[in-house]
Amino acid sequence: MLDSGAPHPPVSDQDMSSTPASATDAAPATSGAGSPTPAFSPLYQQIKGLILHSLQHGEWKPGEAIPSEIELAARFRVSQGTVRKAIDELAAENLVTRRQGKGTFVSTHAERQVQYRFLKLIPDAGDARTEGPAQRTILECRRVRASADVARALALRAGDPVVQARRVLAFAGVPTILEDIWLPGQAFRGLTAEQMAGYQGPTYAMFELDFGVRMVRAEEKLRAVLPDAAQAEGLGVPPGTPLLSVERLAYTYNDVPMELRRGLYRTDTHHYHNELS
Amino acid sequence: MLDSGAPHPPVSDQDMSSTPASATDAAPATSGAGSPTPAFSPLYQQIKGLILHSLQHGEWKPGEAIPSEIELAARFRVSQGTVRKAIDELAAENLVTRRQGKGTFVSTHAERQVQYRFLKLIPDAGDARTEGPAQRTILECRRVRASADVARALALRAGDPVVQARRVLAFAGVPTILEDIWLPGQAFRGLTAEQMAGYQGPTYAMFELDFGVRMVRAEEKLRAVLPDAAQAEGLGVPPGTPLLSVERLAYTYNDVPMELRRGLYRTDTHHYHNELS
DNA sequence: CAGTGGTCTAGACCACACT
DNA sequence: GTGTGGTCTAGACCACTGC
Repeated sequence: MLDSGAPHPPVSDQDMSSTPASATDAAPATSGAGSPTPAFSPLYQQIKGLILHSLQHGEWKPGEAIPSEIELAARFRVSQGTVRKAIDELAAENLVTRRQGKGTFVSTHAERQVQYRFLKLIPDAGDARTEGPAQRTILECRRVRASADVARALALRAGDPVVQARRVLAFAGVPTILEDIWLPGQAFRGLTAEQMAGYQGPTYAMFELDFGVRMVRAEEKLRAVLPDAAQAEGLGVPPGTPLLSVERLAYTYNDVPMELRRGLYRTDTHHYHNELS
Repeated sequence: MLDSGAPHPPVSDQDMSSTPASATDAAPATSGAGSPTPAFSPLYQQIKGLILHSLQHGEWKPGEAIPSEIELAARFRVSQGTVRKAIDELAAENLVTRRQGKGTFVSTHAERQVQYRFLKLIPDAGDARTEGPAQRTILECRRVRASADVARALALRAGDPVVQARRVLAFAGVPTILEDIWLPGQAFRGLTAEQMAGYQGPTYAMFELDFGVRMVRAEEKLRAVLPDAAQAEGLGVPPGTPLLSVERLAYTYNDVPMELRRGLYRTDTHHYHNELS
């Protein structure tokens, strides 16, 4: 549907003024099935949508190169500049990574560079790299039925199967993060505690490899809280120690929520870092 | 210095290949005074630098329109496309705002739209707009000498004069934020408590108007803490209530730090919201 | 060396906002 | 209508990577 036969006219250049534009069918996707607003959509946005479609249908896997700009321009019958602008936006959204001289690559959480793309907790002294990777302890991993609030967050129905995991992350031997993770049971059928513990590298990279689920963006809600007795024990802190509560909703393509996390962060040795602009 | 006589050659188009490039003086700013790396700098980056220079020297004031792309292209002797790319980056950094059909405007904190650009605290229920603007209570505003840590943050020397203010922000009548603000005494000479209390709208807008200081970006460090007795009283919460500690360093152009804030946020009715990608 | 992304130009036309 | 930013094209050349 999206391949050879490009869904838009080859853009009869130059003399557009004389032809009354392609008011025929197969309009450039700008008509939203009789939507009230004409909703003008630039060509490069449509191209972006087509690339996105290929991305989410796995035409290219994480870490792989997508076709060159020239190839894509030929496939979609548009100029290289238009493809470039489409890819520019995808790159700005971190869906794709450009590397001069080499190509454009599907983003992945398995890259060396930034170990934990979504983790904003930084050690007060030193660097995230100096303290090395986190030590994971899986306390629990089982299939349960979604509670009302978990279901709402993940766009499921209460009672639907979900995978729930609880774990502790330690840095330099110090337990620092205690978190619960909920995943849709459908997409994560067969996830085991061993899998969560055994994989080297970011958990999100394991999700990509083993389940084909790519987390693309996330939203977090932060609060200061006091832990209950069990939580304090899990982190090895005295009860009464204030902790940073971080609720994260992570999304795949098309804003589909695929993971809910509720974490408690120690902030006596680390802090949550954020950039505003 | 930056005006009529553009500091780069008019780009002798097409036949660049024959001429061995302008190896003369007045090089296109790409030579960093004998830097080890040739450090190639694209033209649009240089244009961006020139526009930035005009911006920080007040050639155009916040809220005003900068010259049109065509005008700037003529001034700098480059194509409109090159100016466009320069402005694109400035817009991406929120230094400038594009409005189709109208022009490109210098960003300001005084705009209607987003009341508090840097404040990420959101009411749990409803919208930031539903609860209206914050009620400010200035507890203190005086000139003091910078302590060691304040001086380090603001790139001053310990003992240098700074303005220190303490205030409470209330939403819907409920005190929610207690914060201390430190500003370089130099740039904020004459700032009074009345001024901080009386101005309608964001404090950063007042900084622009009255002191010509434009905050362009900021970094925050978040922690969960317990307030001391005075702090708890200031917010009207029981002692032992965990609070979100937010330390913010705000910068003007060129990464010059101009404000340090240490805030305590109540997170029982609000939460700190963050987007990751 | 060829191939890739990155820069730059020049020109045409479109969508939007004023007047 | 005029002027602004926004889109699209076509072609040339540059910088980087790897064969």
